[in-house]
Amino acid sequence: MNDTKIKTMEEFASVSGLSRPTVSKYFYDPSSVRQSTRERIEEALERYDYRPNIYAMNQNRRLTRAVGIVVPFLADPFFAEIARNLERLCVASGFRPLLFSAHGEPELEVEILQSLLALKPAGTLLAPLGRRSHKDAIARFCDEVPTILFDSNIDGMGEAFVGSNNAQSIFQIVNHLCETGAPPSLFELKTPPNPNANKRRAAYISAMEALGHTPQLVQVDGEGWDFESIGCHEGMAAIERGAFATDTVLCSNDRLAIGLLSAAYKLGLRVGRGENCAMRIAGHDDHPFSRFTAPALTTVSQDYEAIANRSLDTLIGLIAKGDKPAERETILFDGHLVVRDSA
Amino acid sequence: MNDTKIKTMEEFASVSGLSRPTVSKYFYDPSSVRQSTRERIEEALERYDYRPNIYAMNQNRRLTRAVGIVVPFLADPFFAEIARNLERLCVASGFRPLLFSAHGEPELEVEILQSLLALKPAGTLLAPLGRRSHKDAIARFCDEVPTILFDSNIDGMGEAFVGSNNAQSIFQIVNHLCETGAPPSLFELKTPPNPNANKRRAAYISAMEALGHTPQLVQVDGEGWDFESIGCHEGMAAIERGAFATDTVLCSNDRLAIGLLSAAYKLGLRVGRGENCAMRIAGHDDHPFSRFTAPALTTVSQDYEAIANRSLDTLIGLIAKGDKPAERETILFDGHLVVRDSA
DNA sequence: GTCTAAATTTTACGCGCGTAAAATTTTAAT
DNA sequence: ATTAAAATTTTACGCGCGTAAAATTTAGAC
Repeated sequence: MNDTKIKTMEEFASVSGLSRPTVSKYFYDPSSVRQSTRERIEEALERYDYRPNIYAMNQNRRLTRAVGIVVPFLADPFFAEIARNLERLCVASGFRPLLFSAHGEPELEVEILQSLLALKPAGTLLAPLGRRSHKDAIARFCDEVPTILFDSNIDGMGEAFVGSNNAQSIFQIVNHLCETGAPPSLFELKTPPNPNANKRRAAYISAMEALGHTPQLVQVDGEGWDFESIGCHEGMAAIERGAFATDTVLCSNDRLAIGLLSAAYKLGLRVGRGENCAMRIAGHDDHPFSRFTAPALTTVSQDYEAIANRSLDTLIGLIAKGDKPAERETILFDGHLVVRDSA
Repeated sequence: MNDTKIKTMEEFASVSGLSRPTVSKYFYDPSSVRQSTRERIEEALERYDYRPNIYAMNQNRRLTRAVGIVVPFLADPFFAEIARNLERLCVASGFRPLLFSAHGEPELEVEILQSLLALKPAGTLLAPLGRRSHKDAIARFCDEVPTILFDSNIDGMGEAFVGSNNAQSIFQIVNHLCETGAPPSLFELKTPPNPNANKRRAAYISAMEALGHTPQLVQVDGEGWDFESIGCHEGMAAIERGAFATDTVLCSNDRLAIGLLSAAYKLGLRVGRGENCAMRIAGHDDHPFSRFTAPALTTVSQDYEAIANRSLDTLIGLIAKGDKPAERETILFDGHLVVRDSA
């Protein structure tokens, strides 16, 4: 490899013996230039390892190949994992993913969308914060950029929503718990940040009623995304004051369940299905760490891969068509029961 | 707020009754324009909520205020947490953080550095993958952009390294374990991706020798970043074949420990310091989830905050001075023992 | 070999903004 | 009021690249 540094497309075109626009065409679509030209460019590429400046590219392109990915809280392994999947799929489809996390802060979410606008992404996959999101800012963004919402729905925003079928998944786990022991209480936050929690509560109530049981909600205080901590502290308090009607608790998500598991351990309560167990604890999501808790957490998996795949596919379809679809689609994937040792 | 959309600085300058360069000056430093001018701009800002295109800004600025943050694996809550801290600090210091994860893939790491180059960041905070990093690509990047390495050191690269004092922290935990029970074996990967593991092994060996014990290494196979899974499977096998010389195991990091904890539970071995416990397990890092394992994990904390603070401070100092420092600094922070229930 | 149509490349200008140097305005002192 | 110095604004050009329209080359038919 030659050591003279090529910094601009102009320079690169010059050492390739071509004009810059020809080289530009090549980078947008290598098959759009003559075969002999292509070979010359690729030969030069070997020698100089030049790469175009993507931000300058996006500046003036009709259709960029950048895709924004915005998640509410990246320190949550669930979102880290789904983001990783989305990034991988984007690259595989020839797009360039740009990942952002709102870190649980609505203002940062707005900030991110603003700066994303400057990048002129071909489209965006957005998992909004939820209840605390600045709806108008999101609406304005969706106006400018083809956007698919995932994980957390906000009515009417974006071209489509892809998420989990909470009604189905909650019924699965409630049914499992009822069949194998006492009917569960639902352990959740009083004011959950994420709208899925509300869907899950509703689903829990109707599942319990359908199965002939009385729903028991145990709602605790807590703000933010520190679910394990809330689950542990508030869960311990709830256990101690006898807030759970039976020995079985369904947590609104796995992170709360991990916290509750920790509380139960500290209280000397053995968790599991066995004879000598004092409690059964189940979660929802099949969080990456749930299989490594002690005992391993019984939960309902969200179909990460399907959600990631479908979100991106829908977005790519949208980008290809070029115009907004007639109506907003809502795509929900069923979860499936993951029976481990905790319930 | 007026509803006519202002998209460019030209338009915004026009509605403010000023020239674009004046507005440009304002956005770089609001105090650099006359007070009356500033008021006019800020008034117009209220009415139109225009925001400059950051990527176009970075295109031609001498000194941008963008700071790259590159971590090896964002789905690891340790890095997610440190990245979150760094982002927060950047914003507080008036910089704009740009976060990237290599997702454990050396090629992606190179890719990220390449595209970061296009952004012309004022500086970069880089936690490299380690052993599998493409050293030459990183060296080339550090040539162009003021870079601070953190977490994982690669000799001679970047202007400075900020990390943990593994020798000190490992001695702390080894000493604690020896004082309170049997001397520990070290549970680790045969070929760890991260150079810290090597430092920790060396530190373990000399700590054990200093305390008059014979080091016992239990090295297992496993590639990638799926530490809990490796810890669980390989840990179970190791326990079953009696690989651990005593009842006490020090894991090279908390994620391995979480896996080993899970293996012990599955084998029906009670973990902890009590009389009726079969094993003691300790980790290293004070991973965000370690306080919620059952039992809660005894570990040595890395000083996240100090590392984040110092990394950014050093970088900002570097940026302010404008030139490369005479010599590469290595800054190590002591860890401190976090005694919980597992050991 | 000539000519036309198709494919490809080049010319010329634009994207949204930064910045040096020139032009203007303001300030302060007389 | 006058004037020089200081502060501010404007002019003019550049950053790295995209893209329509014009110019050129190539392919195919005769």
